[in-house]
Amino acid sequence: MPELPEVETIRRDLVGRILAKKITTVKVLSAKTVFSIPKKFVTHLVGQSFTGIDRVGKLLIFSLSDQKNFLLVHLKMTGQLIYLSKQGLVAGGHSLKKHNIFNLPDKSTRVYFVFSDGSHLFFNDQRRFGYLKIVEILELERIKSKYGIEPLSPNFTKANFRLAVKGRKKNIKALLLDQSLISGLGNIYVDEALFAAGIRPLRTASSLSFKEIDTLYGVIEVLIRRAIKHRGTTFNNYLDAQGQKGSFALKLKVYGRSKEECLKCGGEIKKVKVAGRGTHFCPHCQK
DNA sequence: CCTTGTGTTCTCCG
DNA sequence: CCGGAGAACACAAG
Repeated sequence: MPELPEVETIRRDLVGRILAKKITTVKVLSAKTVFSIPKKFVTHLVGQSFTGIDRVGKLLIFSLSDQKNFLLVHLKMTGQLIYLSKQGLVAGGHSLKKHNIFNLPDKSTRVYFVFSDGSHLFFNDQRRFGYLKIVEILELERIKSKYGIEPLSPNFTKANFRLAVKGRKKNIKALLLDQSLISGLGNIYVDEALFAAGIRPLRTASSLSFKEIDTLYGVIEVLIRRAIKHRGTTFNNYLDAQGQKGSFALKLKVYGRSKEECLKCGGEIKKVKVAGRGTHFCPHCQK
């Protein structure tokens, strides 16, 4: 379940490892994952290099050296991008893939890239919700325009956050999950932010006082930065670009802790369904 | 049956 | 009747 902190961790890892390397081979093992005839997808990429990696919300945007096309990668629920250097690939003394420490490619590998220095980038996705897509600048701008304010950007101001929340009738959990209003938060960080702010998930956005909105604004910023420092949350499936787990799961206060003791008051953490999602909260600490 | 991110579709309200 | 908001559904696979 990669959300903003996990996707950002992957982005930072990859920037230092794959930029400017020539793409020599692209293998598509699952046509559905690339939305097109695999051959067409491959010819867009082979011979080029990635010149930059950006992120909007949970979407990764790889710029291509043709200065025309972009590769979009969405991990959805179980997607992983794992980089292996030539050394990593041949760990164990064998010269072929399948002998690296991660045994990649494996049955969840949907696409992989080979670079001119022998390194590989694997896109693994157990549930096949994730995708890779080539787009031109116009389509990229259309997609980017659908995203709301980004918690790590200069646009994420108290005033803009108030504007996003103000006067909305839907509950605050659904609002925080809405990528067109605030981008990058998913189920885990929304539950954690609402606990930190002491606000119940079912409260309608319009019922929040300015003080509560400002508190929420503050805790989101801190939470996201802390989670990135810990290289994200591995609850089930998430791995960073080095194939490692993030450690922020150890810091979660409500997510995945239903029926356990609240770390603040000792009461019982409850789990209900809100906005169609499993929702964890403390009835005593959250009003 | 449960899990979740997002695009689409449906419904409601003014 | 239009537009926007919000809710519900579809998707996948363990």
